[in-house]
Amino acid sequence: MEGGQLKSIEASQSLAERLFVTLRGEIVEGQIAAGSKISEPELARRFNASRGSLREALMRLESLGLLERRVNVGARVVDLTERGLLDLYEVREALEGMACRLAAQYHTKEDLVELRQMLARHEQQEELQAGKAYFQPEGDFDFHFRIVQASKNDLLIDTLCNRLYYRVRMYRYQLGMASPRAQRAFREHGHIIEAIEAGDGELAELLMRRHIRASRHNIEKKLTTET
Amino acid sequence: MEGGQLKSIEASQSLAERLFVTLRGEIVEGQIAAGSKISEPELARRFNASRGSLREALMRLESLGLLERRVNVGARVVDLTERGLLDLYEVREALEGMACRLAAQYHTKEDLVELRQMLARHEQQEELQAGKAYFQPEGDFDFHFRIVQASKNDLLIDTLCNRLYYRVRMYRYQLGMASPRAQRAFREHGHIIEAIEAGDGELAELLMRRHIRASRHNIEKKLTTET
DNA sequence: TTCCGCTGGATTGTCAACAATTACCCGTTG
DNA sequence: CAACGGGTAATTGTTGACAATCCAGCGGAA
Repeated sequence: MEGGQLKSIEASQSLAERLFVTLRGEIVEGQIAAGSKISEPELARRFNASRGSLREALMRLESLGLLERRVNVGARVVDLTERGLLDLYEVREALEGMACRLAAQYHTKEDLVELRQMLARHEQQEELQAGKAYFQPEGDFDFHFRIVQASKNDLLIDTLCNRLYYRVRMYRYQLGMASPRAQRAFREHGHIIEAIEAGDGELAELLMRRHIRASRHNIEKKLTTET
Repeated sequence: MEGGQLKSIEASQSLAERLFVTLRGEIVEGQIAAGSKISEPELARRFNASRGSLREALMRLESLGLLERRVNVGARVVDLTERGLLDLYEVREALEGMACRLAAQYHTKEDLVELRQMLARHEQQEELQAGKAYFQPEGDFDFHFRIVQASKNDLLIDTLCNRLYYRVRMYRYQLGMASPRAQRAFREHGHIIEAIEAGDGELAELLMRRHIRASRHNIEKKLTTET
């Protein structure tokens, strides 16, 4: 139980905020195991913080869906279930599909420039790594992230980028869904950007939904063969 | 500034939870004005609670998207903007469309029974009121609520029923979008249920998305003519 | 042996006081 | 007269202590 390291988070903001960011990272990356119980006194001692500040961080984590709290019982890290992962993909299909439709309509020139630059970077990276690890790094996140930003719908952006994506990352880190769909996913990204550039919202939505559904089916297959 | 009434909320649970529910109601119904600043000491005095418990309630309200908090400045009730309302409808179109698709696939017999009973009740109500006020009461909420429940996707259910719907209700209460689409909306509800019963997820999604988009266009028109 | 109730320990919920930051008011100055 | 700066008051962030609740282990009775 080593001492907490929350110095490098940027010293500004409030203590509760820093605790929140630190704990979020540890939960996403599995340093705090999924399904494990959270002890408020223990964590408070570890970070040299009071229980009050820690509780504030815990409540934010609960609202992110990374913790479950029951009154007079305490908080537990959510556990990762096959069903939860598939549920997540269904919601993403709906929301990111809509994000694409809106992005095709409302994107700015800067959005397109950044999307194309990103795609170019990913292409280099892919050639280097021979289509092996496109999905693991944050590359895939970058793509989906940027698309959502281009939708210009603040509620959609908040829901996906500040809420669901942490859960997505948690599943990826811990269940480690390294996809064999690397090159294919890359090409699909390109087609989605083209549709957005052409202003064809209907096509952009369709392509994104297929893209996500393909990932989902891939995972489904993996899970059924493994178990 | 009358004394707080949080006695009738069910005395169980925790104090912070009761404060949360009470304040949520007052914000949704506009008794606490949209855009107004929240004073922690004042509210704490009003409910005879400590600031700590109140702050917990405020943070839950923030995670619901009903409050905005800035560090060392305080909390404000979100203000209702035309853009925010339209954003909300776009997200609902995506999510409830998916909910219908899933409901068509995973609904139970009990789901269908309840949906049909509800539709029957709404029909009576509509005949009584001569198609005037189908939308105002919670009737429309009941419908959308039950559909989402039938999707069996816990993340989707939580996102819509525990997060977005309070914002929807806030807009309805305060901007008072009494719809002239009463009978038409009612018929659309019927068609959606039929599609779900037939197990046609694609059609159910399509119909729900049209249904919500029609509401959205209706509001858009109203807003442009009024201003 | 198995089930039930009880007691001790620990954990969570709640509170009131302290420290740090911000907002407001007012006098000064260009 | 308007803009800037200092000082005070109020608000927020944080802490440690108190009260209520839950959990584990033990002992007794059927």
